Amino acid sequence: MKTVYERADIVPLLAEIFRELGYEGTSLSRITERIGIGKGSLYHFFPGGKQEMAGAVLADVDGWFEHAIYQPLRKDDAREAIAAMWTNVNDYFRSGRRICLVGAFALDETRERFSAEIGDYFIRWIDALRSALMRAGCSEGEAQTLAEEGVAGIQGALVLSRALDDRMVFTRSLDTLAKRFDSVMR
Amino acid sequence: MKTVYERADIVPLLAEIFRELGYEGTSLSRITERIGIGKGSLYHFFPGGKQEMAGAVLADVDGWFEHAIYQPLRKDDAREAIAAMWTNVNDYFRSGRRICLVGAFALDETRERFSAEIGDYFIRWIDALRSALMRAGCSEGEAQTLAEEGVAGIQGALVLSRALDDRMVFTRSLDTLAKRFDSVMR
DNA sequence: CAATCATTGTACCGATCAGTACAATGATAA
DNA sequence: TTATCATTGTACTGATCGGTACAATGATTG
Repeated sequence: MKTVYERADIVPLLAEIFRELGYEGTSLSRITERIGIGKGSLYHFFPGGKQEMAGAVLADVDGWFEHAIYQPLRKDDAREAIAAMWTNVNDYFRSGRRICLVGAFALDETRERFSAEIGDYFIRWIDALRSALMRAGCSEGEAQTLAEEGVAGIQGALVLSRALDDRMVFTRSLDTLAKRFDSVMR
Repeated sequence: MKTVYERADIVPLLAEIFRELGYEGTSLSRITERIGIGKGSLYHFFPGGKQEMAGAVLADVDGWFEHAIYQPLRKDDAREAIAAMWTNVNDYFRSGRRICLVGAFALDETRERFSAEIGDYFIRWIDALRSALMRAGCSEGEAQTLAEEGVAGIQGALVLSRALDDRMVFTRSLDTLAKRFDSVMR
């Protein structure tokens, strides 16, 4: 019996494991056990080992945000794109039950391995959000401050809702942030 | 030659290591190497091993916040205590170069080991902040929302400033939060 | 069919993991 | 002094770490 995987099938499964266990906490044995895949397959798709696996996951996450969040913020109707951001972010992070892998990597020494990818992810998020806010009528300084506040607020809401084990905290925080944005944009 | 340590001397050193490396990333060999202490001493003070070390660090952190942040928020002049919170938090987290150990533990499976301590730390922070906000004139609902926003904002600012490797982001975020609090409290 | 090649499971490697055992050291006090 | 006891460094344990080697399998192509 031989189940054939593709690299693209494995990346989302890896993402969930890295999310739950962190980079250091994710061991190859836990990967093989949870995915049901052997080391042979794993190193066939990711010759660079654990580092390449985490890198592929980061690239996948980045790609999702670029397509679903950043591009609409840069190109689409500003108010609609911002409104869509709140709902898409709430869905993506499963109302706070899922964490942000990039944010988690930023907190410990894993940051050193992926500092470029981590920095890029947040820079582009803030820039795209600032672009939308300016098109919605904010001044550049106001937009920059609000964009940082929004992205940081989302990250903090993830920490808080997990710490309190209460998904309502996340949804409520997003709602509060959305109201703040609305009040500034009018 | 024999350098005599006390448990109380070691805890802050352990805290810095757990902060940088995370729970899983902190190995006993890195502890002994960085502190310059042998395993004998380590297990003499912490017979419960790594778990007890991290627990002692969490208790130490919690004690500092209780004394320096929570109690003033509950007892002292509300506006002064909130103002002091921003400056003390900025100092404690070294303008974002230091992370919040409790927040970091909340993000990965380490949460399962210390869920009670982690939840307690944030619950008490939010409660103390809400108490101060209500004494400063906020309604209960307004105070609860703002307290959650403040604590989450601090955690998010830590993630963001580390991700961007820019300490100005942290100081600026605290400043923005402080201004928001001021505008609501008037 | 034969040949090729991607994919797989498993056995194995040296290094490091958390934790234990214990004798040596040094301070304290009778 | 001697006895006691906290503190220490070091050697060791079995388990697990990330990574490699490689033969077996199955699909594809000639």
